Amino acid sequence: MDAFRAAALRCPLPPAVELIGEKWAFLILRGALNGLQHFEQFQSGLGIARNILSNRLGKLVEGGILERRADPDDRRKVVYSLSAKGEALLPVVLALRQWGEDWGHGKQDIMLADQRDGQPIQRIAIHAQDGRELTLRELMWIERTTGASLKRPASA
Amino acid sequence: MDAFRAAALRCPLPPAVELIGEKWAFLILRGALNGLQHFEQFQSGLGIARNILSNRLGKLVEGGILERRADPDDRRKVVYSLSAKGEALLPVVLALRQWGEDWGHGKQDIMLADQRDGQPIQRIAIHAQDGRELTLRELMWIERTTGASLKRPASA
DNA sequence: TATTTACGTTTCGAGATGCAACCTAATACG
DNA sequence: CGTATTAGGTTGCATCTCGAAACGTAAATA
Repeated sequence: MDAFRAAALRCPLPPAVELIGEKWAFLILRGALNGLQHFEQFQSGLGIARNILSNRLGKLVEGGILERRADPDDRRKVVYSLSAKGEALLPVVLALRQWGEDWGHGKQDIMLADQRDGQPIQRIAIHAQDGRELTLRELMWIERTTGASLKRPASA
Repeated sequence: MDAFRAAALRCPLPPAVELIGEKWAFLILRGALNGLQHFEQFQSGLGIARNILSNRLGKLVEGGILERRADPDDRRKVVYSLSAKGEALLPVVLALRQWGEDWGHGKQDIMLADQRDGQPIQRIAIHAQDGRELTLRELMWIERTTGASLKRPASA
């Protein structure tokens, strides 16, 4: 009756956390999402130590989140840009940012909007198929193949 | 023309990352979302060192993410439970889990579903007001108060 | 009373981190 | 051309954090 919990804990989070679940990786990622591209930009923008930045950028490249190429216009420069895998982390970063705003870590005077009409984006949330917003207590685990119900989370 | 970037980088992420942007904090959080409550459960479930676990639980409590009370049934035991602030991190954890599944860190054989009808939840994504799913390149920054457009992210 | 259980704390060695200085190649300046 | 500057690192060193195992303490159990 507790095998579900073992399965829930054996989820794909640990490898993901290994890559980006870390102070600097997260902030580097945010920088990249905001258009930072060069070593010096990250260094001065984030105030990270140079050796650590070098190390982290290397790991993010190795992990397929950033891509590293020489700048064709200035061959001293290196361009770090997000891969598709890196861009796919946008919801994670935005969800955390939203949480930070919600819980008093500082509301910002700028927000993200749809380029098409300039309207702010929707809040990030858990949605049911019918569009209802779901909380933790309205969720349950099911088996992917059979759809068999297992147990609901956070229930002792 | 680059003040927007300074603003984007001065967002509420750093304090949030300070609290949960760290290997163990994230995994402890996942454990709590899956119903873990006691010290020994976290310790054996996550394989974390006892001193570090003690330290992290303390910080999460201090940060208002977990609440710590004595177990009324057994006063040796301590119950760590999620506060509202902690539960609000569910979208972050799920978004990261989803990313891990998408990018080859291991598809899981269980998934979250709506308790009401047993249907799997929707993917977590960035949505425009009209419901369209948005990518990084379809986004722009606007000023919260005026709605004035600033610049789009990740555009050099 | 003696033992076990739950939740830590302490100690200690190994690895990560921050800071400052140094290095190398490519541009820019005179 | 020769010198200075810039970009992207690397190296050394002190500090901090981590994991593993032993120890401490209060509450439950026998």
